Amino acid sequence: MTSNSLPQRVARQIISRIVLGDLKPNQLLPTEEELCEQFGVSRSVIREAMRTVSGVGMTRSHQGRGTIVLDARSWNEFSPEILQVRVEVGATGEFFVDFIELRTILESQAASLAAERAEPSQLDEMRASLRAMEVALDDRDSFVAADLDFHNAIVFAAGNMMIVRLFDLLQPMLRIVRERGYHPDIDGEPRDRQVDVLEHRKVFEHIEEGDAHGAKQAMTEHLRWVARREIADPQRSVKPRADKTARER
Amino acid sequence: MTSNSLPQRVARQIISRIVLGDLKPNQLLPTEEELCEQFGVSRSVIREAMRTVSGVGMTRSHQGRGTIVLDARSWNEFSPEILQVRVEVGATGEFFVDFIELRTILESQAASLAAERAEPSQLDEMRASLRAMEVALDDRDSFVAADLDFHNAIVFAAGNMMIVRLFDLLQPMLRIVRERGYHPDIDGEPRDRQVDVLEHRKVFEHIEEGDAHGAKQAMTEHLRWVARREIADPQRSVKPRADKTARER
DNA sequence: CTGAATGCTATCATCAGACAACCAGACCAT
DNA sequence: ATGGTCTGGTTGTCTGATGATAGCATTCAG
Repeated sequence: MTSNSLPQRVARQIISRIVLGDLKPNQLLPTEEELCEQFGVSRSVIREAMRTVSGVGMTRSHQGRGTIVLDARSWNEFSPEILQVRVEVGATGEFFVDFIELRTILESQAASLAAERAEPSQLDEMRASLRAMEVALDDRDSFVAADLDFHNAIVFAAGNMMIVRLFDLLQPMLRIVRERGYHPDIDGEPRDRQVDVLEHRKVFEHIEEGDAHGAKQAMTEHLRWVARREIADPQRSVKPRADKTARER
Repeated sequence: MTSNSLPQRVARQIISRIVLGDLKPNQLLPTEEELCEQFGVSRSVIREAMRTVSGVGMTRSHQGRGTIVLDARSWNEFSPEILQVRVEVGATGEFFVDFIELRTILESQAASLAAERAEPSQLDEMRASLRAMEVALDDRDSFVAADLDFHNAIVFAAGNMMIVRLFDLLQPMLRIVRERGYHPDIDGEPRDRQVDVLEHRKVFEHIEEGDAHGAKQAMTEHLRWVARREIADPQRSVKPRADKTARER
């Protein structure tokens, strides 16, 4: 888990530097040769690492000129490489708020679609996950796993592979948020788990009845509660007007 | 456009082979040396290419054993590398249907949020794009560009950077679908563009008035129309029940 | 004959060095 | 001044070699 291949580790370090702003957009990276010295590896390793870094859209190399850091807009923020670094070192509160908002959009709609499209076997899966949650009320890890399974089953039952793929992409983030939360000290009470199960059950019942609107509503409610629990900063969870400079493109 | 770096091109070819099922999951790739011969390049090029391929989750290499193709579930379908190949060679009808469904979910919700959060300057951007569309009724390329700008402005005004990022990821697909469509012979009539502008204007007016629900509704309507136009296969645009084997994980 | 230790071979991982292609800026000739 | 040329630096690609590891065949003690 900790030790991937050498180029992989080097790539992570370089990505970290860029994410942390140690290397800023439009700035030239050190020469490949310099990087070799800095990391104590050969040039092939540096080149493979850079292939990863440029693969997530963070840099572009030009023969004869060097390698520059690209603008953050062109980074692929959903690549596991960047995600991992962000979660480890650079995740701000806004990151989590945005994340849960996106989740709500996707999952509430997925619940709605699932109500319309779910196959019996998929309903069975949801039932099984629910039961697993109830059984695991005292076992945090199993509970979280069953929880994730339930959400996954819903998304899958929505019958849109692209959404499933997208949700898979968010999975690492999901896991981290679920495990640590933004304020890790808050969650984890068995009493919360009771509520959790109840809310899941409500979502499931709507899906089972084919009540699209109700399912969507219930999922939205549930995630609102999740947001309160995981973020635990009421002022932030109601998102204020964005205060950003106009978008140029 | 056609000529990226050598490893990049090799990577695309290998990815194509995998996407097309020429190389199946759990199957061993040819040796690095064999790949060298096949593509007529040196081993460093192959290795850098493979770094890209494994970077999108399609393969995993094991020292002493070889490199195997991973199950499609672990591919990062939203990476530009795979997306490009898919759009070029492997895009099925279902792909487009799923795509437009995802778009509808994201954009209708984005329109709703934009109605609540859009800054005056962001409304100005939308206005500008609308005007640009009207001016470019006879210039297909400019029209499409302005169209995309409008949609981007809305997503941006929703004030959730993660959604913006996600939408950026979908951009290449958007462009391709817009340019070629699934049935490229259908769209492109200036009359259609008139309707297009009208629908965009309707969405905008709701956003301008801060009418979240209306904006969402209007965007959904608009995309329903887009779906009809681009996919042009009424039977498919109403998605039937999924007929897939249960999900194992 | 059985089974475990041993060595062999294929394969990826990494290193080291070289040359080619290309760019930017300095320099020079007209 | 303008344009061409040279030069040093950087990435792109090739080549050959060594290390590490897994799988398989061989060998040999019991």
